[in-house]
Amino acid sequence: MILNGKLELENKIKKSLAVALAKLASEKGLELPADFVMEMEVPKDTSFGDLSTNTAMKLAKAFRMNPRALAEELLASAGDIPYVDESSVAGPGFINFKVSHRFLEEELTEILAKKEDYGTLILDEPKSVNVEFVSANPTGPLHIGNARGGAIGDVIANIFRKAGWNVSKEFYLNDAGNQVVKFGESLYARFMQIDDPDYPMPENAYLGDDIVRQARAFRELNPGCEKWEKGQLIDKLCSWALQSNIDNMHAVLSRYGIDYDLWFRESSLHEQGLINDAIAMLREHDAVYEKDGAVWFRATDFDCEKDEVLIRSNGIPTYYAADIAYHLNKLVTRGFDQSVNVWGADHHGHVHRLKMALKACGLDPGRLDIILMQLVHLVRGNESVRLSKRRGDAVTLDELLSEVPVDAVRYIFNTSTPNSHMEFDLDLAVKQSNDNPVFYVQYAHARICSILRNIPYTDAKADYSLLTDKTENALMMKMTDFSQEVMKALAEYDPSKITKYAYDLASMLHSFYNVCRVKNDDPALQNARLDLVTACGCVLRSALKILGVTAPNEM
RNA sequence: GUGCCAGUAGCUCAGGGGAUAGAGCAACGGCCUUCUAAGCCGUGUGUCGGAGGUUCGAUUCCUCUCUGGCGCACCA
Repeated sequence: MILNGKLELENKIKKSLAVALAKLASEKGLELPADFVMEMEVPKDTSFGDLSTNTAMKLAKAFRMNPRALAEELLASAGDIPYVDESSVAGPGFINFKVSHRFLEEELTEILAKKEDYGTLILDEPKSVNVEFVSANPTGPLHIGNARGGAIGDVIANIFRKAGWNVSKEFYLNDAGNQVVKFGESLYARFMQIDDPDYPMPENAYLGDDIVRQARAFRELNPGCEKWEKGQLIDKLCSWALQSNIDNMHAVLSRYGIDYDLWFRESSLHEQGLINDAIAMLREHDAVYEKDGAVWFRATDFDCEKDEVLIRSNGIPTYYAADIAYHLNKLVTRGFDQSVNVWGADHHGHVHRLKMALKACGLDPGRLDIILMQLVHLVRGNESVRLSKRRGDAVTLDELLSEVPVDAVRYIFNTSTPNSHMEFDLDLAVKQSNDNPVFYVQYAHARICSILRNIPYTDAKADYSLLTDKTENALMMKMTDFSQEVMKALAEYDPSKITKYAYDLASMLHSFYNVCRVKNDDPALQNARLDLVTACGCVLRSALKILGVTAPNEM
């Protein structure tokens, strides 16, 4: 893997220390603890230095020394460390490093050369990932609850791409099964109610207005259809309404900045017999049995609480069976190295048993990762808003986007980790969309563009050694963090790392702007600062691109 | 009953064994004859839900407990 930025620097420093440590250990006839991993971090108070390690404190016991003394010996043994100007022992035994300005100068050159590709990781062996998200039932419009999953999933996919993976974004359409039957019955009832207002709704019907509208629209589009035979009418009505919902989901997601590589239909699994194939595969591994007329998966053999039905006694496969077939299709047939799904936390019970079904088929369950996202608690002022598609009282994504700018919505949903519960106040979102932090970040970018419009480069050679103000150093240092933040966001499946990074970088640009003027009597300094803001613009654009947020040239 | 997620400033949230616990919003005071003031600089705020334990050191890890959200169907 090709690293760049501070990640690489940290590895260099760690390497120097590791050599020194090994030397020290052998001199003393000691062995390092097997589980020891050297850590490098940025000190909370940067006046201590640019980087810091707790190595001496961690190893004090093994070396039977006090941490500070060990730290001193370690530094003495390490001698000169590349790109480190000063190293010192502080506090209880931290070793602090001051990074040389040359590192920042070289990185600045690197950013200008690579532009938006700076921070992109290149894997030794290219790997592919399938990121599946939203995957809402096509029985109605997308609502705000789906918006969080959309924002998270899209950004996770972009993070994978930045981290060097081949990425495919996918939407799984549940266009089969019980809820589609209910959907059809609800449509039929609404259709019948056009002539007979007393026609009863089925149990657990979909009660949204959209169903009423669709029934009426279908009748207008198909003159004479009220005379069709009931089964045929429900079929046509249902598939027409499903397709219209799917088209609408396409449209609103596209408006939301999400374009999928594939919309995968659950019905295709049934049509192509893939569910039977999946069950056959489980059967080959002796993980299936029959009881009470149903086909069961021996889930209890795989650390699950109970066995699971794959095919009901009425012959219809369960959602679970279809999901197993779907994931075998991703990992075996299509051969993705990794499958990552964003699910609402209400599905968490399904995670383990799906992984175990894959394990039962002989696959490594680690190839499937599920990001569980806590559900959005939607409020309007003090009032709780329900998100039930069945009840039809959800606020749609379309409505949300007509009130709050796309950039603001995507940013908001990526400011906290998927794991945290989130309260989304509609009134507040509309009212506060003006002081949404996204504008702060975008403003930094617009500001850079404005500077570059107004101040021309001169012929003088830029002299980066003149970029010595602490705001300049902080800005450069932050830019070198980019690839590391991408890796952290990936490792933790946490897009909020990227929003926070973009915000911090913007903040440093603003601070720099207020302290240092780009326009300067010294042309070597002016050109250096032009390069600095150009580079910052590149990194900001890359970060915003990952977030799927626009980087405006002016505001 | 049992499993998962969370509880940090007035509000929304970061941090996740280490050096004085951080941002934004809200409040107050400064900074535009000079590259965008949607900005910058400064001021205040905390029983890190509670109780034990492990450790040189716990807001962070472990156990218990309280509160809130969500699961535990031949629904999806």
